[in-house]
Amino acid sequence: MRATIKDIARLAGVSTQTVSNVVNDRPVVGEATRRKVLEACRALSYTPNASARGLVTGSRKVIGLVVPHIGNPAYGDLIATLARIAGAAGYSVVVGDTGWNPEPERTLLSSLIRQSVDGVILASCNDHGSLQMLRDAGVPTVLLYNYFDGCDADLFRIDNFGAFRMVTRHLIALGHRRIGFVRGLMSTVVRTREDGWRSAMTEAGLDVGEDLVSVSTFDQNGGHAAVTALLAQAERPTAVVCTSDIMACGAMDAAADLGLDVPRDLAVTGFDDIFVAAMRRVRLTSLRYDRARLAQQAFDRLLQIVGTPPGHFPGPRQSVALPCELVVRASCGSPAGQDTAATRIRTPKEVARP
Amino acid sequence: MRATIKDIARLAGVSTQTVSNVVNDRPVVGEATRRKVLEACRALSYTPNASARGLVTGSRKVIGLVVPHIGNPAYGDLIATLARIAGAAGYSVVVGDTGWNPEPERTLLSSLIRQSVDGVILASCNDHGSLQMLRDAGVPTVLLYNYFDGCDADLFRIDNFGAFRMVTRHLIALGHRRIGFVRGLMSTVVRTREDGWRSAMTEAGLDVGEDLVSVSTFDQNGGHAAVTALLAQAERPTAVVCTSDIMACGAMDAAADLGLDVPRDLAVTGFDDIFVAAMRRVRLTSLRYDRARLAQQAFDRLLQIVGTPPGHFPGPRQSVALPCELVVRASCGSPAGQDTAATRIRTPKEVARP
DNA sequence: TTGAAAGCGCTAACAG
DNA sequence: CTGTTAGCGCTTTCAA
Repeated sequence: MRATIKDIARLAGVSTQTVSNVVNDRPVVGEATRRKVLEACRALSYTPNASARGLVTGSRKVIGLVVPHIGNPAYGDLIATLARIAGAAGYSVVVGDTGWNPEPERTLLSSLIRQSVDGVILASCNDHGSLQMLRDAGVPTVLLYNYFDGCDADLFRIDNFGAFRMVTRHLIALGHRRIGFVRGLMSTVVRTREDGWRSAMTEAGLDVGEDLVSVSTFDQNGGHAAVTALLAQAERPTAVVCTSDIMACGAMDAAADLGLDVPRDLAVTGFDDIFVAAMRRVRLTSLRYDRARLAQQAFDRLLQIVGTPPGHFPGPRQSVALPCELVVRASCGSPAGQDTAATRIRTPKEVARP
Repeated sequence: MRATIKDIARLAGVSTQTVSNVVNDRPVVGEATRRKVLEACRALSYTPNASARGLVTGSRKVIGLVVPHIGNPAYGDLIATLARIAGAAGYSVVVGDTGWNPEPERTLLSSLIRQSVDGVILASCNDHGSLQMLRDAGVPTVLLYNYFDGCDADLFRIDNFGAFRMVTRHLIALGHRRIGFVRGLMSTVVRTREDGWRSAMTEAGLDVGEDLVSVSTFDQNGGHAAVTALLAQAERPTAVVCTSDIMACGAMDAAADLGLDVPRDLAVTGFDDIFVAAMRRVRLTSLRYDRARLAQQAFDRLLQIVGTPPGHFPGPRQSVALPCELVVRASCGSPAGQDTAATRIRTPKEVARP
């Protein structure tokens, strides 16, 4: 059996309280006693029981992080960053992968609630139900990336509209007239991105018919399927804007499978700027944002809420939309993208409404 | 404040024990009582306190998973799979990213120990110290992928030697004579892979001088740097075997930056068969294995140990080496890799010594 | 500066 | 089938 605080107290000849004080680095213990206790801890290889501590303090020092697809390096990087940040603050991170589906999300959340996590960073939330579950359970929550219409939670996201308007405008400036929009299943984020695409298209007087929008799953296979469908039309688009880099990877493959050259026959753009996009063989034009910063902001805010006693005011609700940078590479056919070095184009600076 | 079992008991007019029985689905409660209790739970949106339960039962229903690099899709997929498997068994997964460094690993492990996780799956262990920490703390542990010489823990790994001998043999059969080996920092796994490469080379009477081995970090940048160094030699290798796909991605970039064509001027192979390898633009020859299976086996064994009362025998130590499949694509210059469909070559079947 | 006592919310063992 | 009692290991009063 594992040693308890009592065992240490007995061995060191002090009370359990003193042991607790030493273990928690409370500066109220004499140096000699302190040394004795530490010695006893080492001898019995004592580890405090997290459940017992959590029971008293009311905090488990664990947060949940729910993402749609861990295998996507964009989310992988996010998890790594968040785990590091949280770790530095003494928190562990429990992860869950929803695969973009609502049912696994509910299952995951109820599991996190059952685990009594201190808070949740929800990066895969597309409807009210999930958020409501957390609220009912009284679990502090912040939303990351994904959200839904009329959601009134703290939110840390990308400027989706601006980003997709920017990339679409760029393609239009390059002379494209039929520009497809490739997206995953509908959500507020996806719709906002589509709005950005549509905004750029209509301001240029271009067609935004439904035949230019292709829907599929949010991974390579989805991108492949969506673009294959798009290219099966009589009047093919000459460019496609994809809602993620991994969809764009599938899109490039789809073009290749049809014997089309990217960018000559089809310009392709992505989103997230994962490492694959920068590969010389790929050279995918993408949209970049500061993932680490977004993660940091979301975590800071979560901690702020977690640290607020119930009934008190945890400060004003935060809603941040981080700007994107257009990283122009060869896949969009821009002259600027032909060099080895990518060209960057920035959006207006960060939008934060308190 | 959150409702407790007592609140429910009072509201439902039963004892706390009955509430506990209902909440834990113990089939010893009358239907009427059961219904009343459930009703009260809903009314007060009751969630059991995991710390309190954990304190009594001695289990937090959490396992730790420590990997070297979450941003690598190979590990991302692993995490997703493991999170799903563990979730189905009622366990949450706390993740940590070591970045291949020993110090973060120690920090992470001590954090997991402090959190009193039920067990740890350690996929980034390269020395005895880390394992010893967990042992001292009495935390059940299984090793995944990475291990060290003379390690006596349960181990679920790849047949590294066979895999790298196989891919090297393949390159030799294609006529290559100078074949470089690109690896991350030294570890037992890396050394075993190098042994596989060396075995194939020496059996063919080929040079295995140190100038053919290039060392760097385990990511794209590392692959780029290592291959750039390799290609700076007077007598350039005509092929490089990389120890991961993301290193191989960097390797391909390095070749491109030097104006070399892959595979004409340099054949490149990777390991893990991540989605990038299959991209038409990339077509990276790689080594594939059943990640999901490895994850399942590791988790099953961990659960077996966790479920064994202290002092009892948790069954024989397991040591599994899963075989790899060579996935031949264009990057190695094999005629078989020129089609769109990849060719697969298998290694001898699974090696398991109990 | 240290010790004693109470109790966090729950489950296990028993008694009814 | 249900209620009572005890106690998990720790922190938090409060006294000494």
